[in-house]
Amino acid sequence: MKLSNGVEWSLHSCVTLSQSSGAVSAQRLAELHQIPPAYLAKHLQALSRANIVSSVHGQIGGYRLARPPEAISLLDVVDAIDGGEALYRCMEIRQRGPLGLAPESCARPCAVARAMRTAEDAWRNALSSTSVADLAVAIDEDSGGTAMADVRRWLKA
Amino acid sequence: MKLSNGVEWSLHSCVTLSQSSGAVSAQRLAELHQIPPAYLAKHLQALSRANIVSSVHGQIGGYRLARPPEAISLLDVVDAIDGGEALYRCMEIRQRGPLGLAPESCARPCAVARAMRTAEDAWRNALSSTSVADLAVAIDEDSGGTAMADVRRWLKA
DNA sequence: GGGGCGCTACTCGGATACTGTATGTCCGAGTCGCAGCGG
DNA sequence: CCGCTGCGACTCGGACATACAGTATCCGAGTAGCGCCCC
Repeated sequence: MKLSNGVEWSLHSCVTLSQSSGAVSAQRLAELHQIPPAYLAKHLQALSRANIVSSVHGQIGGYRLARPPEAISLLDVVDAIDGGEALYRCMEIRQRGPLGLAPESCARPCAVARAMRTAEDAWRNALSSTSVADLAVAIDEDSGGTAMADVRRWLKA
Repeated sequence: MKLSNGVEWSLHSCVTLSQSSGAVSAQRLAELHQIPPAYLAKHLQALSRANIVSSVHGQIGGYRLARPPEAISLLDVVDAIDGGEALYRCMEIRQRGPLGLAPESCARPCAVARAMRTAEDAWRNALSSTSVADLAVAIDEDSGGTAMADVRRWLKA
């Protein structure tokens, strides 16, 4: 089981967008990260549908963040790209077979599903506690404080 | 992104095995849960390779837990079935493109990868805090204390 | 009658097809900027 | 000289192929029990 690469690209793209005042085209974002432009565009569409970025058509069009970067969590992006469905989906096999339970006695989720759900909630909770703004700060600090300035400069060029 | 069904089947199978003193064949486990026998067998092989269950050949052969059920966590099973690889794998796109960093300045993992790793650790930690024995108790309590006894009876028949 | 041997039936194990999701790409719909024209 | 209009170029958006991982299956390898034969 692997998370889509689109998650990584989307997160880096969001960080980049957080440094831009204007709209940035998918073409240009793809150029910055050296990734297939059309495929990145597909993922940006998903972000647009999830109201994480807003798109603007036309010659000077592109994408911009729909909200302040502090208000966009990693969970928002992961759910937008991945569909927001649970990693573990209970097939209710407890209702099948010779010892199968009757559906009316299955009001509560299966104990296995509950445990998996609890773990997944821990994951989602951790994801939602970090924002795109936090990422930008962390990346900038890793570079000694030059990375985000470089991005802003490159965006203007 | 979806976790393999094999995880669900394996967990339920482990709970069943925890109620048996002898070995149980894949055929019989599949019958209990009404799932494809050959496919379940494939997953049981994975559990065997991970030393979660031990297999015994021969006419009265089958599988049994290799350790006490208290010593088998959900994480062990998930890793065995799924391969134990990280959900999020950093492609190091920070090293690419016009603003790409030099490899020597990438000793630490990317900030995005760190955040994703932290969340994943929370997930794995939650998974490792629940054991197969815990599951058996929870399932039994959900049924009012009859489920595990029914399983033991069915296994002997 | 007792012990050893061979057969059979049942098990696991890995190699082999098939299906669905993720990956990657393309062309059409829409919109804004700019140039040209008329007033 | 200023405003309007038409064109062009660039953008996003969804529909279309391809590659890989998950799903499902089968047949071969191995072992334990049982019956048979020999002593």
